Order: sequence, then structure tokens, then C-alpha cells
Amino acid sequence: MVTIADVAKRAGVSKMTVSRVINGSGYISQETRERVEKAIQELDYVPNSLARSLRFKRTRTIGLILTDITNPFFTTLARGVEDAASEHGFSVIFCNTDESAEEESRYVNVLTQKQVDGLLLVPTARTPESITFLENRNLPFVLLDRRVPDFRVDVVRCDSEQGAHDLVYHLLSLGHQRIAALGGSMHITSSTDRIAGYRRALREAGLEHEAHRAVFSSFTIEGGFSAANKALTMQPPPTALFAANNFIAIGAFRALREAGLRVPQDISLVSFDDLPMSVGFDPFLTIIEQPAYEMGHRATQLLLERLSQDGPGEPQDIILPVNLIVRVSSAPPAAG
Amino acid sequence: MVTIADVAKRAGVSKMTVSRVINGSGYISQETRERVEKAIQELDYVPNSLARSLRFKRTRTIGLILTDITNPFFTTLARGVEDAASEHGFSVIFCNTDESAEEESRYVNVLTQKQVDGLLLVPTARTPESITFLENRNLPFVLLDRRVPDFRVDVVRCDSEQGAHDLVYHLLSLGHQRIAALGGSMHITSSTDRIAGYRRALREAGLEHEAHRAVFSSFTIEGGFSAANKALTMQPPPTALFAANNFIAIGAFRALREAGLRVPQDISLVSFDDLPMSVGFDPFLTIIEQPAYEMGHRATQLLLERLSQDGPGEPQDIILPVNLIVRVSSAPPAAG
DNA sequence: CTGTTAGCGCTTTCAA
DNA sequence: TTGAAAGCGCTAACAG
Repeated sequence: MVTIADVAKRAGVSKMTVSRVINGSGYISQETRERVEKAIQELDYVPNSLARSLRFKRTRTIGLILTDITNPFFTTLARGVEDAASEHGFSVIFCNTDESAEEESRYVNVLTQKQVDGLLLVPTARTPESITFLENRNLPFVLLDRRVPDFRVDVVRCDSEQGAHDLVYHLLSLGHQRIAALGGSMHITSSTDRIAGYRRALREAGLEHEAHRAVFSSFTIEGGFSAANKALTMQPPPTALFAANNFIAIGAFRALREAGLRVPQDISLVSFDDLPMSVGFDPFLTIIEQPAYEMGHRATQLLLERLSQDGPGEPQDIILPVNLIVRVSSAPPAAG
Repeated sequence: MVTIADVAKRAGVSKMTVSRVINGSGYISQETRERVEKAIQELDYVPNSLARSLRFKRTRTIGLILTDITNPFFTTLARGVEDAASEHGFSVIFCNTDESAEEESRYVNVLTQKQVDGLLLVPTARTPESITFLENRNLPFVLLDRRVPDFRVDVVRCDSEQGAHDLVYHLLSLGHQRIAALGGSMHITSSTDRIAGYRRALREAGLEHEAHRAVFSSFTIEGGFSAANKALTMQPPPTALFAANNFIAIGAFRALREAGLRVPQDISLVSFDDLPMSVGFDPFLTIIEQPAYEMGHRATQLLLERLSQDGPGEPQDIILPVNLIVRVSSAPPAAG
């Protein structure tokens, strides 16, 4: 390995002078600078940022802890993070927790050891431990997509409550009165907020007594499948289903197909989150679209801001607006 | 920051003893070990892996350079990489090049500075520079998804040639004779290999003279759109289109829709790569499915193997089999 | 079983 | 404008 000492020797200067050339700090004569640069070229020298970080106490690296990069929502978010980080010369280490709190703590620990400058975190259902850990270490972090109740920390998320409200309002305006909500975990705020929005829409329509049709499951295809099946057993049956995320919508769609129900003729189906790639083909599902890329980008910017400021700063709860896209999966209820 | 020295002082031992406890190396009396562990607990000590890596000359971190994490094919691949890495206690730094060779060199450089132990790389059209750079530094790397001609290096990829052949053979068996191929860049082997497979299928069917219907563009929706439009101007027009990847298929589908052509009644459309999320809804497209997750997992295993062995080892070209899935977008050509 | 010394590659003092 | 010494946090090598 070529080190700064090798360059120094070759250029006939001290290590310090080489360091100054690399970092563009301090005064250096034009002539020495050129000699050093030549030596760097000739030796094909690349600085060791490990050693550098050890001194600087900054790594220009952030951690990104997601639940599952395979969900296109998080994929797009991750892309926003990487772009924003890269714009500022930061690198991103990424990790998948699969909603497991154990994995989350493990990764938080690993990333701490690696001395990341900050952390972006999609909290699992049981995140407080990690938050306390990070706060004790004064390691800056920003929560993504989900709040964690009882903690005053930076969060960047979408307006789940309003989005769900808008989606359900849309169904109500079509004439639906019996709408079932297929939620995710009841310990994840993006799920509970969406159920809250569902309830508010019903309340505003004077259909409070119909709000019991909310089923919690998980943000997975299986969760959506079973939740939809449960909803279909309700008496009288719902005329529309509101899926709290894209995976749930897929599972629900399967359940409907197996039950021999056509969308939207027999039952309407709407969803929070889009299915990006399918849009090219068959823009089918009426959805709430979340600005996933902006979310990642914005959260990264906030984090980098935190890194460059002194104190912790007033915690921000940044709520991005969402967007209703009406397509063909929602229609007025059947006459019957 | 709590360092090993703080722990040592608190436990009344030397730093070395603490180090031994942490690493489980050397002999330590039960009593001392407990005292040290207690001190670690009390101080909430987390080792600094920067310092550790500086000594060990290993970071237990690998770099993953993709063209675009937003493509579900690469998303799934990335997930395979992260899982395999995590199984072995490795972390992953990820980067998107957007097919730019400049970005690629920049990231290769950054990751080298960060002293990653190895690199996974989806090469862009102009990768040789990066390869030479890595080889000069003896930094182990494995290429993903695409070969780079004239270099004997480790590659993990799918059988593009055979897959394309199978897909076109499928069209031929349906009775199609005029099949256009919509390729990606002519400088990317996954693209050229697929075109080669297309040509072989035609040749085997004695339709060599029809092989001129291959259009190169890029692995993007726009590329697919324009390539399809070009194909549609051919005289006589093709009765089937073969898209060399998922994005191209989407662009082609749009072009067909705008031209008022129905799939598969008026024209058949088949594609390399699936559209994972849309499968839940409307398994529509006849495709070649690639084992993206396995590819990422396998490549990571190979890389980690390289890291733990002494010499460079004989370069491997691992070719994973692909899978034809016939759905409804392919049908016999219209009578006309 | 435990401690001391030296040094990984770099940069922050402080001198010259 | 340049350099020497010290040290970031850790561990290998050698003592004891």
C-alpha cells in the first residue's frame, strides 16, 4: 500500500507537506506543490480515509436503516438518500431490518462502531431502545416515514392521516358507506395514522358507527390477504376496501380474486402507495402517491444540516403532502 | 467518546486486557473478564472500528456499485448482496452510477479511500479503466450482470444469450416470423448477448434474413419507446417484439398503445426481466425471469471467498440459468 | 494470565 | 513556507 510517507519521500518533502497539498490547506510554494502532485500521480496514491477519519472524527458516511429495500417505496426513498448524500460527498451504508427490532439494534450498533456521522432510520415497532442509545451517544439521526410517540426527534414523513382521509373521502363521494380499512401493524404510526384518517373521514360523513371495519395486520402481501378475507366476512359486507399500503393492496387483490369478486364492479379497492413499475402498463389502482424520493432527499439534507451545526437544534417534524390519483379500481357501489 | 483506555482505567487493567476481552483472544481469568465486562457495560462502551480497521487492514465492508437501485431487478439483487454480506458480518456501501463511467470511477475511488475489502460492480459501457485501477491495487472485485470483454475477471451473471433464445423460440413456435428485437446499449454485454440469442433462434429456424430487425437503444423507458417506434416502421411490420429488459418493455408497451395496437391480439410483446410488483395484479407479460436475488447473494459469497483466500484464484464466470414464464402477452400472429 | 512498547496512516500542534 | 513530534483508538509482538 502506498502511504503518505512514500509520497513524501519521493517528492523529497515531509509528510506534512503532502498532507497540505492533498487537503489544500496552508501555504505551499507552487514549485513544491507540483513536485508533490507529480509524486502522487506516479505512485498512484489514494489517501486512506480510515486514518483520516480517525483524526478528524468524521467519516463522511451515514447509515440508512430500512425495513425492506425490496418495497419500491423504500427503493425510491433510498435513491433520494443516496443522491442527496452524494451531492455532499457523503457515502451511504444500507441495512434491512425486516421490521425486526433485534436487527435494528444490531445495525445501530454496527453503524456506531463504524463511526457513521449520522443515521437515517425507518423505525420498527419497538424502536425506543435504539433512540435512547443514539441520544446517549449524541449521534445525530432522523426518523423516516414513521413517528415514534413520546420522543421529540427529527422526523420526515408523509401526511398519512390526511392521505387516508382523502382516499376514504373519495370512496364516500362515490357513494360507498361500508368501507373496510386494511391496516398494517398497530404499533407503526404510518399504519395507525392511516386508520385515524379513515376514521375521521367516516366521522365527518356521519358514519362513525361504520368505523369498526378496521382490521390491523402487517405491511405484507400475506397480511393484506388475511385482512381482506376477514373484512369480507363482515355482515353486511363492505362495498370498498382501503389498503394501508401497496403490499396489503396486492394481498387484498388476491383475496378478492379468489373470492370471485371483480374490481371495481363488485367491490372497490384503493391503496396508500403506488406500484411504480406497473404504472407503465395498467394504471389500475386508485391510490395515494407519496413523494418517496423527496422524503429520502429531504431527510438526508436535514441530517447533514444537523451534522454541520453545533447544538442539537429544535426537533423538526416535516410532513410532506401526498397526492390522490384516481384510476379505475374505485367506482360507485353495485346497486345491490 | 468512551475509549478502550477509559474502560481499562475503570476496570483497573491495561488496554490490552480490555482488547482481549472484546476480541475473545488470549487467556483471561474469569474474574478479570467479569470486571472488564462490567466496566464496558457501565460506560456503555462501543469499540471504534475505524481504529481497529486501521490496524487490521480490513474493514469488513464491501462496496456495491449499481447503475440504478430503482430498477426492481437491481433492488432484488441488492437485497441478495446485503443479506449475504450481513450473514458474514459485512456491511455494504451502495452507489448508483446511472450508467455513467465518470460516476463509476469516482465511486471506485471513494470506496478505495474508504478501504473497502472488496467491490461488487455492475460495469457501465466503459469500465476497463476502473478494472485496471482495481487490479493495480489488488482490490478484489466481482462483476455483476455484465461481462467486460477482454478481461479475465470474476463475473456472476445470467444466461442472457440462452434466455433471449428461449424467448424468441417461444415466439417462433407460436408462428411468428417477423420478430423485432429491442436491445439496450450496444456496449453492454447483457444487451448484446440477448441480441445474439435472438439471432441464434432465428438462424436455427432458418430465418436468418429476418435478423436485421434488431434495434439498439438503452435500458430505459424512453429507449424502449423509441426503439419500438422504429421497429413499427419496418416493412413489412413485425408481428412480435422482444424487449431486452423490463424498462424497454414498458416503453414499448406505451408505443404500442399510442399506435393503437393491442397486445397480444395485434402484436405480441415479450420481455427479459419481470416487473415484480405488478405480478400480484395482472401477470400479463411473457418474460424471462432472472434469479436476481441469487445473483447478488452468489456474487457476494464469491467475493467474500476471494477475500479469505491468499492468491487471486482462477477467475470464474458464473452463469445462472433463467426461466421462461409464458403469460398472456404472447399469442399466435394475427391472420392478416 | 497480564502488561509494555511500538505503530497502523494521517493531521494537529508548535517550531523553525 | 516547511518540518518534527505527538497522538487519534486500537492491537501485534514480545515480556514477564
